[in-house]
Amino acid sequence: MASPTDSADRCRCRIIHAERVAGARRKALPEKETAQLAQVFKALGDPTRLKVLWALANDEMCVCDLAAFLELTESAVSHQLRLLRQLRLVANRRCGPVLYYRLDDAHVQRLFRTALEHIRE
Amino acid sequence: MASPTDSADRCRCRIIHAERVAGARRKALPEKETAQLAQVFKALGDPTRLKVLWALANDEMCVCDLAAFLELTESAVSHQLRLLRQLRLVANRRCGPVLYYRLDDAHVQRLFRTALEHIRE
DNA sequence: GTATCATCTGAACATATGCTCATATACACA
DNA sequence: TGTGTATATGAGCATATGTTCAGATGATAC
Repeated sequence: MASPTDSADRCRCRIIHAERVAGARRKALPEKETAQLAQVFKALGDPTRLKVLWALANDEMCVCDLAAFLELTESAVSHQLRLLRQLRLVANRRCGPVLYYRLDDAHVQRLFRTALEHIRE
Repeated sequence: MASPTDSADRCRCRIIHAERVAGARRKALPEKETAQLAQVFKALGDPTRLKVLWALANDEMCVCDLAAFLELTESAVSHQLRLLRQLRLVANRRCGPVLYYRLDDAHVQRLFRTALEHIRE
């Protein structure tokens, strides 16, 4: 099998439509933003994290609340919250020994609305 | 270790904040919609598929164009396009032996805009 | 200081995912 | 019909991911 980058062995379509490919390259997102975007969507692409964010869109919750709600260990929830924190999807406030988590901004809710429109129509 | 659902062995927070958990359960998305939502976001959460969708947001492209653009085999691209098709994120039109893919609706672009706002701010 | 609570972290494991290879299908034209 | 092109599909494999377990960290009350 030829290498994917070896244009000589590709289908004729490649040559005919080379301009289309060049256009896509010109307008492509920078690699870094592509990776960041993928990270955000991937974070939303897991049912557990999705439920966490959906719950936090309604009310702030602490780790053990979320664990009870999700019927998961607090450890599992904590791992997921770290990921969501790193992507600035959630933030927390400390109240004594308890950390209350909330959505960090309104973007998550907007993403939910748009994606729900898509699957419902 | 206690079962995650065994409330008696959970932290006191669980008892104090039981109302919060009950509220989250009441307002939770149906399981089916949660799964569909996660599938859509997961589809967007891979750099390859993200690049495909970003490219198609600009112009329709055939499989071999996308393979050349991504420097991947046509087989790999075809596998990903099938997933995107099943989620109605892309659609295609046939022109002789060539299938031209495009975005199926405007939701993907709106999701991109919102997520870009998030990572850029 | 010690004890306790809530949360966090790292390692390990089972499962899921994306790619490649080989093969099959669908279409166009002779 | 037969040949060539473009795309699709299924199996296999290496890597990534989500959860659990065990233990560590940080804050609070005594």
